[in-house]
Amino acid sequence: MRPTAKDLAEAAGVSLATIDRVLNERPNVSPKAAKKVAEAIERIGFIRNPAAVALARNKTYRFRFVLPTSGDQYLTELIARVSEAKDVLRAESTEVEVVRIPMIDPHHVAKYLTAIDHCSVDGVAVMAPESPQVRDALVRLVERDVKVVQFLSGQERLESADYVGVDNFAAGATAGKIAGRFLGAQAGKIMIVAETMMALDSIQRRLGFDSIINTQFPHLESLPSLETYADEKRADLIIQRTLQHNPDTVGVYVLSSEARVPLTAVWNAQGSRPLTVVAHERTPFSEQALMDERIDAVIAQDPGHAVRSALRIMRARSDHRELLASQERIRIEVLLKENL
Amino acid sequence: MRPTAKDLAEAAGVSLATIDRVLNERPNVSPKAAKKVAEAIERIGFIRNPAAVALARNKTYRFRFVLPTSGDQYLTELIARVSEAKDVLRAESTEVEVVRIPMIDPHHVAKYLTAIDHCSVDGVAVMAPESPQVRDALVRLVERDVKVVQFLSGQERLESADYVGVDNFAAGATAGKIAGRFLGAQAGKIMIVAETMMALDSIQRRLGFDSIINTQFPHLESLPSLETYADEKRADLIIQRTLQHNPDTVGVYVLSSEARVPLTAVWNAQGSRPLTVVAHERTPFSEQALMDERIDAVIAQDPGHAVRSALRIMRARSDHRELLASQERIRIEVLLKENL
DNA sequence: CAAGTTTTGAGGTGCGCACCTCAAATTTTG
DNA sequence: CAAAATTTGAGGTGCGCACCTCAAAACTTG
Repeated sequence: MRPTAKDLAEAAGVSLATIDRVLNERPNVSPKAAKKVAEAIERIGFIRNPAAVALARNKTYRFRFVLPTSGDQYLTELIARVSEAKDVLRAESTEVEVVRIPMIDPHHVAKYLTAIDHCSVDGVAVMAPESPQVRDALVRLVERDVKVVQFLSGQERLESADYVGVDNFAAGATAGKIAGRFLGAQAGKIMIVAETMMALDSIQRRLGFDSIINTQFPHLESLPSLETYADEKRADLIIQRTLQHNPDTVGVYVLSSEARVPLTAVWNAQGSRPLTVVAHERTPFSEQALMDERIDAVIAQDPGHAVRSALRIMRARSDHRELLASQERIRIEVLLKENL
Repeated sequence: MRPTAKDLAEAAGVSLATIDRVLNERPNVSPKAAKKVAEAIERIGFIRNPAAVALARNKTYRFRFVLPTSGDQYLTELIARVSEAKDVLRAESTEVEVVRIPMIDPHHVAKYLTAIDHCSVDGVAVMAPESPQVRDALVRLVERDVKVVQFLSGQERLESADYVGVDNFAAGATAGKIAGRFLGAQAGKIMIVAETMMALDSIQRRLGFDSIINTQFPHLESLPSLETYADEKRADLIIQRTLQHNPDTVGVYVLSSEARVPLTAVWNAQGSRPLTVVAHERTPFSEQALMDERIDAVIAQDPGHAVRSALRIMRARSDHRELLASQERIRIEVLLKENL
């Protein structure tokens, strides 16, 4: 039979009340008693019954995803995955909500985050671009004992918060390797398109991409990054112009999570030239384009996994539990038509 | 406040005892009462508290992984992942054990499986090659109400059991696509090596691989499958002979989970010819070889994910719970040096 | 309609722990 | 050494449900 707290009290030679004080880190425990309990825990192999803990605490966990208002298919997918998790977690007294706020103005984001307190929310997963104000706001959130997860976003990583997402330099390097190897002996230029190069993740992907192209594929050349600002007309214009000026373009790399606008522009402008195309993130658009062989490879991070991981992390932090690190690492996936 | 069973009883106009009978599918419930309860559940949004259920049931779950005695690094990795999960699950009254049995003799495997009963084990995850005896034994296990998971193995899929693992045809196709695209314009032959072609997964991978090579890369030719039987000397011999007879070999595809023996043989025999190499599964060996650029790509399925998925499935089946299908699909991963 | 069968309700117990109170024992301090 | 502060123990309650018993009520059958 598995030892209970009562057994532990007996083994440690203290009362149940003291066991309770030790296990729940309550005040007024002498070092001597704490040591006796710790030893007894080791000796009899005591493990708290999580079900009993959850039942007795009878606590409701409240977690919040803070996502941008802007965004296309990838964001939609993310929100769908959150809804899915919400249904599952309802059984476990865990409320999950999504709040979308405009990320253009860092002050506004910071203000929103600052208004959150420990009473209304246990944990927040934030997807916001890098800015000192937002970073400060996150640090202050942590100080107010709200569990913070930096979620799939191009911010400086905080020490005091968890990060969920891939290493974007490595993701860019992976894209570079795929593009380079798929192009084989073909020489020429690679067009690089992003929504904006303000985001840290775009910068890191670009750096990773270039690091591979420059060292391993010297016959290829990455063009300067084009920025669409998620504007279709602007995308059409600058992409068409770039393709005209660079008739020796052999490939396209879309840095952003949303590839629909830039790639539609590319296909409008490309004429009949076959280009090797690498993009990021699995969306209905990129999936279809892979099937149609208009995209050669997609570098992706599983949004479902990311959402569940963020929730597991916030939950574990709330309970002061350890978590299985290997389960929380988000993989850089390479998607082809064949392994969708 | 979240509704409890008591609230449900009130809402349905029945007693707690009847609620209990309905929720736990006990006998002696009139259709009328069952309907009243079902409606009330919908109406007030009742959800059983899993923590309370677990506590009240106070059940210990016993799951078993049945793995081959033979095997190299991938099997070691799998077992390590099981141990990891074991530690985590101990808190949740779940015992996990690994049993390794020789898979050469299907009768022996079947006999072992037949000896398992519902009293000693709640669920079994079996990694065994295809054979009618084993299949029968699995079916009978299911009939005895043991939850069965077909685990990463080349068996015919049972309807009555769950399967954890990738679609091996698609995995082979992915390998084919990567090999074909990485070879680019190069023409020549691809050597294909397996431990044995008796296993269904090897056959399916081969079919998937060929389907891509034959249709999309007509300048490449897959050689007949070599079988090493996990024997180093035999591997050295047949691989050397094949490379001599086929001086126009440009690539190697290792079908099996364990690539160490065949690839060591290839590198012993290859001279200075640079070959494009695609293998399966991430192991210390394949990881190092990717880093050293002696393997170009590895097609993998995450063993940690597979183990956790099998455990989640067995647990959910034991509790008659639904599970989140999207979380249980094992991805066909493409590993390069850059996204390790 | 009586005897049998099925269905229902009332009530209790226990799962393992968190959280609370209050008094007693022990240690610290002036 | 007395007063104050700290530490400890005993005991209780409740979390939401499973599982059990027994009697009462509601149906079914001949």
